[in-house]
Amino acid sequence: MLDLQFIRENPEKVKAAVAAKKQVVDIDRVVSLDSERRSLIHEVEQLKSLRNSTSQKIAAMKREKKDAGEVIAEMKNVSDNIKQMDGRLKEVGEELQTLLASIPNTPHESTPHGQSEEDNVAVSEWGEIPQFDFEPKDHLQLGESLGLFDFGRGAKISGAGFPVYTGQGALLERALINFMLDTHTQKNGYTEIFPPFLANADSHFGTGQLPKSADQMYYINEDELYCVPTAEVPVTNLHREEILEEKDLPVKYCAYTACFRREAGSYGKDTRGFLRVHQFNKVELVKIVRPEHSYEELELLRTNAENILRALGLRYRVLELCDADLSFAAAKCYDLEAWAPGEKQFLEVSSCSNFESFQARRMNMRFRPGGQKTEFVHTLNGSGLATARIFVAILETYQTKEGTVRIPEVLWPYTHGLKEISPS
RNA sequence: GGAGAGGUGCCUGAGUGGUUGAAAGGGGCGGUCUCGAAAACCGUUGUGGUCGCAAGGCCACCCAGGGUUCGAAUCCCUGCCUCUCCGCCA
Repeated sequence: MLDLQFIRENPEKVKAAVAAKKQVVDIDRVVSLDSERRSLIHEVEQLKSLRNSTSQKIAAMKREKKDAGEVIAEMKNVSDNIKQMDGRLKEVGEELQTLLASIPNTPHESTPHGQSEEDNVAVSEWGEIPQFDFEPKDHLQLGESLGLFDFGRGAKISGAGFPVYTGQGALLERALINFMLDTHTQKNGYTEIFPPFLANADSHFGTGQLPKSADQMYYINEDELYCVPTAEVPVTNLHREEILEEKDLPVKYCAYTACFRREAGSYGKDTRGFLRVHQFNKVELVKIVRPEHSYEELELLRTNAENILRALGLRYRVLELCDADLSFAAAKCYDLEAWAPGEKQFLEVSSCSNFESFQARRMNMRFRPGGQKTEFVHTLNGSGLATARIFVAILETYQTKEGTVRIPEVLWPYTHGLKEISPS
């Protein structure tokens, strides 16, 4: 959500920002609704003021046993008018809110301008390109021969895109999750959260998934709950409608959740194996910070995520998303992409974003700088990391000529000393 | 799932439909006293909208949304949440 006053004073800037994100919102309509709303408020509040003062007179007359019948009849008219105007005001307010909620966040000035994901800017690259003296297999071939997962049975149980991890595959997945959580809590100062995996509409509105991405989420009609597409939703909403203590900032949380995505409309694109599935695991980092620190916090967040890739010894690159590829709620975003030698492509394993006050406004999350007037906080989040694709990168990077997979050393404490996965 | 009780300010807790934005106590903040502290005493202490250069005015908010009424924290309806009991259950 953008600040209405900012829109009122800078309609052209907002229009440019909306266009840069390839979205369409009628900003002129927002401005005119805003002005209509304010004049209605002015009018109806004058009537309410009259009603309040007259009500007191009526009370006084009754106390003095005078007849107030005439005044009451008059006030009945005033009240009817108020009711009518309140109705109109509500309509205008709702249309304004709906439009306001559909305006994407404004890209930060440092965000590169572009037309599509083609224009994302490569920031850095880390790690050696893995070399093989044999033709590397892809993760599906490896996983199948090693018995690490079972897509066929997953499809039987749930449907396509619901993988089942089996045996050492399940162990490796769990090891990854635990390694990441431990790293972020023990070394990077994040507090672990284990949130609900189902969240309500208000929560999804708060972080910006609703209303725009409703068709991308699993929805449970009977209980009006959505399966979370990312831990960002429940974790950021921990402090929805709250005024945070200044001394508690920055708030740093990490959380594991399964993530559920319908991926409607994306059939045929990156659908092989784990590349795009309906349910995957992710450890998410969430920060709630003072506005003036959010961009340095973004760099720190990105470093925290990058260090997981480094510890795992995976080659990766960092992209700075251009405005056209930026998500609805983000002002700036880095993507981390791990190299998958079998797939011969980079896989997005993390998105680190600064939402500035966009989410905070939607969920009314504030703090009180210097004990003075409340101010919206800035929120950030980043995957640290998404395991499904990391799993792919590990299998493909650490495969051997013999068809086994070496496990990165940092995971050994989590695999009960298992250092290599071989056919069982 | 069934039966009951309840949701008031930072907290506890009053509140007969008509100067109640809300008693009282606690807490916080400021001050007096003190070498300092405690105690005591005095003062102060919500959020948002709207108009205004400002001072300030006005409006709204006692879980949320509707309704009744000239007037609602107070009456009615719906929803949400909390607690107690029963049932079911990992």
